[in-house]
Amino acid sequence: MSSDLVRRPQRADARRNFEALLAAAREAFAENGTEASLEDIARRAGVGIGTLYRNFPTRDDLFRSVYVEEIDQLAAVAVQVTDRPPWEALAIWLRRFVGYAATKRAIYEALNRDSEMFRSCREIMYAAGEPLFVRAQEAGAVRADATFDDVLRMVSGLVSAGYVDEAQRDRVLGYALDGIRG
Amino acid sequence: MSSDLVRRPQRADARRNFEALLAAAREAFAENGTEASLEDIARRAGVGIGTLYRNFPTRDDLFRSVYVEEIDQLAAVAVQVTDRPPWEALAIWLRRFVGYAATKRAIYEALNRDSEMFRSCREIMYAAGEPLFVRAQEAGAVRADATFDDVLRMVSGLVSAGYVDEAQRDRVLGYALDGIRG
DNA sequence: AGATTAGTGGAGGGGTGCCTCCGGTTCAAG
DNA sequence: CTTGAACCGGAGGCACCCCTCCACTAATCT
Repeated sequence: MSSDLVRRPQRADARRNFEALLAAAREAFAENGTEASLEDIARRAGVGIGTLYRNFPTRDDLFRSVYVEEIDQLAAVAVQVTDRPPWEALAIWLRRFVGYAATKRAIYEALNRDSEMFRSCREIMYAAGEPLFVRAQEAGAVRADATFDDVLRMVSGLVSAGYVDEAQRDRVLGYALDGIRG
Repeated sequence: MSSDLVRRPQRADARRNFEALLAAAREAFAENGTEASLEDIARRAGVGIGTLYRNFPTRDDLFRSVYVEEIDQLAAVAVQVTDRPPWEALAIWLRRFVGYAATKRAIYEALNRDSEMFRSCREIMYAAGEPLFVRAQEAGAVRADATFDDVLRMVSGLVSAGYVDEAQRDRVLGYALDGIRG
């Protein structure tokens, strides 16, 4: 499991700071996307900027630590739904995909930017979702001319748009999903 | 026509600079969204930052001058398609809407932010597109549970996502439009 | 050509962010 | 309790951006 990659420091105080930074970063990234100010993150965590840099030498290190977990959970969901009917399984996963996008902006950027970390996140997502998609498509539940990449980009675009309220977002997502049914 | 609101300076050199700034801004906004650096725009235009500020006291003034025209054209298209069948008219307009989003990021932001200018752009778009939508819906070509706002947000989200190529964007837009058919 | 002003541009003050470096602090092992 | 290693925090150098202000330049008028 990729979360193993998130190494925690040894000393008690160091560990505390590490966790605080992680929490602060989660917040900041959700609010401002990948571009959130590192100094702001350090401030939120009540920690010096130096401490941030020691734990996470690059912005990517920090981002990765924050999101690897959520992406992993997305992969876990994919496994859990395999016993559902093909279309339902895919729909559940896609809606979950949207749900995790409290990290919205970040995941949206992840699909489109190019970097070591983004690539690996993308790979995990694809590995998790594509089988569901293929199964649904083979069962005739998804139109034959669509690709998984199409669908993921479509959904990620929808997610990162702004809506009046949650209900509207759900409604719109519903239209789009109807559009890819076979 | 709102373009009348864009007053031009009188002196020949001033006029030249004004146009250069407009062109530079169009470029910069398309590349970096509404947040493009004003100093960069002045540089691109080969003009001092002071000149930029005299012509466009606020970022909004500049943005408005750049985009009002495109939005107006969108309104014009809405008029031109009124003699087509309801669904076709709407689809053409929506695809045109996407096309103008060379200004993508900007229009996307326009739907979601709040400011004097954004509001007025939004109003013009709604005034142009909503009648088409209502007509299509009354003709039964669009599902009854969708609103024009839903559709516009859906499309704008799709537009601002990243795609491998134009073909993919068109394909995805096609799925989404299928999803709102009645 | 000379006067008149509209128009110019960039220096400068204030702000924020990135990242490095290192003197000082604190944990925890003995 | 002592002490060395681990860890801390923020000052400081650099870069970029915003916006104002005003001495200067040159287009236009006569």
